[in-house]
Amino acid sequence: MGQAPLPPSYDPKEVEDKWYKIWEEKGLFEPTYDPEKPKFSMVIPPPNVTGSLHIGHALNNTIQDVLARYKRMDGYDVLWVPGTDHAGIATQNVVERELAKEGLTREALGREKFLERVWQWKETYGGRIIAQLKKLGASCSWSYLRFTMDEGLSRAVKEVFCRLWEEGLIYRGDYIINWCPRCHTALADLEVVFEPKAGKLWYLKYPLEDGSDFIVVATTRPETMLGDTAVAVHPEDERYKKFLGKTIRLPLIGRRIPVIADKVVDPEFGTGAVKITPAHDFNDFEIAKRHNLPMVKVIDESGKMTEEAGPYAGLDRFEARKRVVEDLKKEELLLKEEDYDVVLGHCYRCGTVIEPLVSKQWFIKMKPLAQPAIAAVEYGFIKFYPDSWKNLYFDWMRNIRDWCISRQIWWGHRIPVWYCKDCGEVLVSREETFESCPKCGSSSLSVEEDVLDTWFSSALWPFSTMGWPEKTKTLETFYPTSVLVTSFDIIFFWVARMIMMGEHFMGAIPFEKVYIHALVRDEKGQKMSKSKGNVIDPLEMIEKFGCDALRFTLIALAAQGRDIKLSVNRIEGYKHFINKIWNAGRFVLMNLEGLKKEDVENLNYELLPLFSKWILWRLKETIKKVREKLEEFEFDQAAMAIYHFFWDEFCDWYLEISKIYLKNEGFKNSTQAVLYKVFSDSLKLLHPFIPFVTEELWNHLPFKEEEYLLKASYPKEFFIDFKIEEKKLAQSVINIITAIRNIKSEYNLSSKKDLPVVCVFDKEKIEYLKEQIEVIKTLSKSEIFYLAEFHQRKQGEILVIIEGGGELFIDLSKHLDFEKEKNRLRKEIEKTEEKLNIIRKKLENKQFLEKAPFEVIEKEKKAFEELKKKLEKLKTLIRSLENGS
RNA sequence: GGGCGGAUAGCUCAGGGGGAGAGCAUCGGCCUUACAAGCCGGGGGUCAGAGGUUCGAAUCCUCUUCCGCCCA
Repeated sequence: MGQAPLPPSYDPKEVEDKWYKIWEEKGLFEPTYDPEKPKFSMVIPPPNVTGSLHIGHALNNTIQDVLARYKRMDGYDVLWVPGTDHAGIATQNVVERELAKEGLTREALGREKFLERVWQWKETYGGRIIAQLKKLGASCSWSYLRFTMDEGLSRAVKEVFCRLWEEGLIYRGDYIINWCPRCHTALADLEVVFEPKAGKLWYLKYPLEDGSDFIVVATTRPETMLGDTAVAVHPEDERYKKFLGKTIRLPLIGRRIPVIADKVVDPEFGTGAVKITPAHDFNDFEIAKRHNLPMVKVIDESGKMTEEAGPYAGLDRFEARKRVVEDLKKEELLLKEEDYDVVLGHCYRCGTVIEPLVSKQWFIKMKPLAQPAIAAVEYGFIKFYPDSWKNLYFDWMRNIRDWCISRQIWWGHRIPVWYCKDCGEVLVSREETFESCPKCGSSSLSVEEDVLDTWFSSALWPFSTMGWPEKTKTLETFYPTSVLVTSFDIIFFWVARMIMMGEHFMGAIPFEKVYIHALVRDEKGQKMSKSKGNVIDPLEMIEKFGCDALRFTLIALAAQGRDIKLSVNRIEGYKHFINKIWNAGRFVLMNLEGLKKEDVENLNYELLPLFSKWILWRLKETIKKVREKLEEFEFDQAAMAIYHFFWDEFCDWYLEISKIYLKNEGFKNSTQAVLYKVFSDSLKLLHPFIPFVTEELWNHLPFKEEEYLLKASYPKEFFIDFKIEEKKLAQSVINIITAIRNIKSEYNLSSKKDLPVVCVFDKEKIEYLKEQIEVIKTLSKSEIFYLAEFHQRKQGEILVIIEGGGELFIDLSKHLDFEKEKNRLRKEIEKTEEKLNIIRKKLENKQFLEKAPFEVIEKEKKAFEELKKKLEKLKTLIRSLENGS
């Protein structure tokens, strides 16, 4: 045995940074544009530029990296476009918080200076998440790094806006939208998070103008009554028919408002009569449009009451609520209040309660864009994995509403619009500025202040990052991308919008497959969040267990369609696997002395000893399975297949057996070659999952096909003729060894004990088993081993029946404990009888014999016979023990 | 209210009509020259409940209970 070239345990810290730097410097992540190669491309879901790598990013990017590395090794020209998102509101908030520390506000600073600060911030901290992706081992094509506010991408944004405007798909108007009074901006429907909260339902008395009667309305927001412009009831509600057409005098404020009928009013809710506040409620807004009701805005953009609210003007909306309730009480117009759960919308960025407001905003008409995008999935041009997600997609797309794209913040893509102050013309242009109005010649122009929703630029990501609207070689070569890897919570925000924009502007889908992975939760199944303190920080995990351990854990847990419940424990467990690989590597490397490249290349499988053929056969099967599972995005299964092969079959069986073969001069060279082949192929198979330890070990291999494992070819299924008889023989050997180990363990015997064993098999099998005696003896640590066709049990011997035929007589005379042995046998008999009964019932069932397939019946019959024989033998044995022999 | 998914070993989860699986945890024995981050062996489950289809159901169907998510 040679000198150990490696330390006995793997230290990831030294290795990881070293290899990443080399890979990157050598440009191994970059596409080559080699026309001979098939293409594989992905765009990264761009993390927020303010972000820090969390466990969700780690999963998302590990999966992409597995695909990128697998495809690259498998001969594809791979482009994986990385980048970050400018994350309008989030980033603005971060920088505002920084300003606040200096006692500044963005308003005090002014728009231009503020934007300078944001860019400064981006330059300083924006690279953080990129560095963290590198820590994770992500093999992104870094020369393609993009940012959604880059010049090129901004140009794409402007182009898309202008074209949509020219096509009449963008419009501007006064509509009710979700408004965040803290962020001071409109939000899209999707950006509102609904949460139930304990609230109250107030019953208010609204007197008729003539004082003859009153209507009681129920509301959860009494302060909005100041903006009521009608009371509505269901047209068929008998209780209120007499009120229709009458006029109500609104309490506190005295406005005269009509009683109207509309079918959307639910007669079951409250009193069946509802107040209508068109400026502050989505349903009321719709009703108001139908009935031509005026809109009275009583709450402003800061959440304060407006002049329209009369005596309440200037109050905060929640303070106003209290005052309105008090005042109504004083006037005895408050009938009652009861507890009621309300569902409140909150800003997804800051958590403030959303105020629905009527305001002037920009919208995209979604229906025409949605149609082709629905078709693309319906016709299977785009496939979702798992397939079931497409239902969610269809559901949303078929009920899609217009998208509010304007935001009243400063950080983002400025809407390219100017207004003529003289003639009112709206000018939409790709140009930087206008000197004068092209319609009336006026030079008095104002510029649109709003910016676009961040998701507007994200929707263009797959083609804007490749240079669109230019016709670039990148687009030509790599668009559409092959796969999009993302999580289900942004199917609407992002996936659907990319499909729409891709179809519309490229005339082609942006990606062929969408792999939707799970959300990572904590071990209790809760969403990780800083406030709960249950966050598992991937960088901390990398520091503690190594990157490969983290990656393998995430992949092993990434079953389709399930949330991932992650615990630190699991990561530690897989760290052991990484170390196992390291040590198997040590063993292999210590035993390659004298092996030449040709020995591996010219290895003749026919001449190999049984277990060398066996492990090659297992390798072949594993390669097949890993490839299949990777193609189906069943990453967990791919990972588990190779885990079991490597640990249970290669390490636990073959490495141990190879120690015997290596001592045999006749087998030595071929065994070294098999060790080399199996180990190096395993490294290749594993590399996409755990790139660092595999690259490091690869580096220590002599005569490798490629300098870097990253560039080596992914193993392909190969031919090996391993016959059924050989498989059975190998299995028998394994069964014999296990049986002997088992007995030793049950009798608490030291594994070093010399146990004489007689092995009884039929004549044919004995011939083959003879060659395996050395293996059986060594692995089961039985010193004396006889093979026989028949054996009369001697006193002190116990019988073990081997599954698949064969019996072992193990001499325990020095250690035999009659009671223990009888117990063992009784248990065995009980188990056997149970099994036998189940099969007997089946075989006695005529229907079964008539209808079950032939193979099943044969199998059962065979099992029945075997079990019967086994039972007889066990019973004979226990009788003789009871007789004291 | 509508929809989707889930319930399998102590924990976390695979499996998906024909002998209940893995990892971790646990228990017992081993410091066997690759690895104690290891090796060898064991125990542990009416596959949520009820009904149905079937020769045969953990697996397919229906209902119930509980849990999670999405939409309104």
